[in-house]
Amino acid sequence: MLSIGQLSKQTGVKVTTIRYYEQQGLIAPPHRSDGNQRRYEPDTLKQLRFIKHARDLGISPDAIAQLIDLSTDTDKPCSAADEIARQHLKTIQDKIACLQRLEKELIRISSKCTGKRVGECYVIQSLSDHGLCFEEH
Amino acid sequence: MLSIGQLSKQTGVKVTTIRYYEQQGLIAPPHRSDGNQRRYEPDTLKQLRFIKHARDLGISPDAIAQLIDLSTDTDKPCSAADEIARQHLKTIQDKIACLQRLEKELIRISSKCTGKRVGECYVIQSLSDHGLCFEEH
DNA sequence: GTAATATCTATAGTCACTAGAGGTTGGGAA
DNA sequence: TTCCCAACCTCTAGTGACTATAGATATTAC
Repeated sequence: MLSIGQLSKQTGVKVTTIRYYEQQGLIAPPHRSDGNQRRYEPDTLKQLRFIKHARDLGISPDAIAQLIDLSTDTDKPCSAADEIARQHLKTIQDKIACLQRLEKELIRISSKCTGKRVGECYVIQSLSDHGLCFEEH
Repeated sequence: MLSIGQLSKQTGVKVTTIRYYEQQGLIAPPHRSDGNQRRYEPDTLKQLRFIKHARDLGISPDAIAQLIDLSTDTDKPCSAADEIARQHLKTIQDKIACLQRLEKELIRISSKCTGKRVGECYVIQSLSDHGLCFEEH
């Protein structure tokens, strides 16, 4: 049996966040000690690591709840789980592409700054005038 | 003189967001009509485009406020503005690097899915077991 | 003049947590 | 065994950057 603090240390998920996940239904309410403190089965470690890992990958709590639902019914086809992963992959790739465009523009902007006076500062000028951009965002 | 709706249409910033920016001090409170509706000078178009452009680049409202402060005093050296742009470039580049690692892992995860039963689903397995990862995140 | 649309303020909701107040419990040292 | 303090409890409010709603008033087109 683990206290919430031990669970927190061993998973890297903050105590308050663990309670939040319980409240949101991502993990089941655990047993309590005589003094009403949470006491977790070691299994919860695994569940919480699952959740943390998925969150680190940027998967939304909603999608994680779906995956948990799926994983409790081990006889269902896993194409739905795969679909969630693929969906997320697409989002990630879009994000990367977008950020790379921004990167390009920021490099352009800050490489042209002469560092003299704001009146002639390329950073502020180019942020004021969208037309200076090479591409849309 | 522009109404808030016209300003919104011409900049792509939502009406409610324009009022929010005013409340946050990003744009100055405009004159009002006899009936108390906001009436903007055409100049505000430029300011709001500046803000939108910077927000699209992911620059925080706080940083934008700093840039606006800078740009009102056109005799200051613009190195501070450049610093904000560079700082932001670094954040973007970190984000890109991180997302690319996630991308790699998601590709690995979802390419191994056999599509049979959840019990043997690689997506759920590998999300449960961080040890299957090739790299940390 | 009337009807439709736009605008006003003020308040509450969103997401995914995080922080704090004020009180109780658990476990090791004296 | 008693004490102490860190860890825990619940409940509420705060974060950031908006978004949405309600109910009232203004503007505009016909």
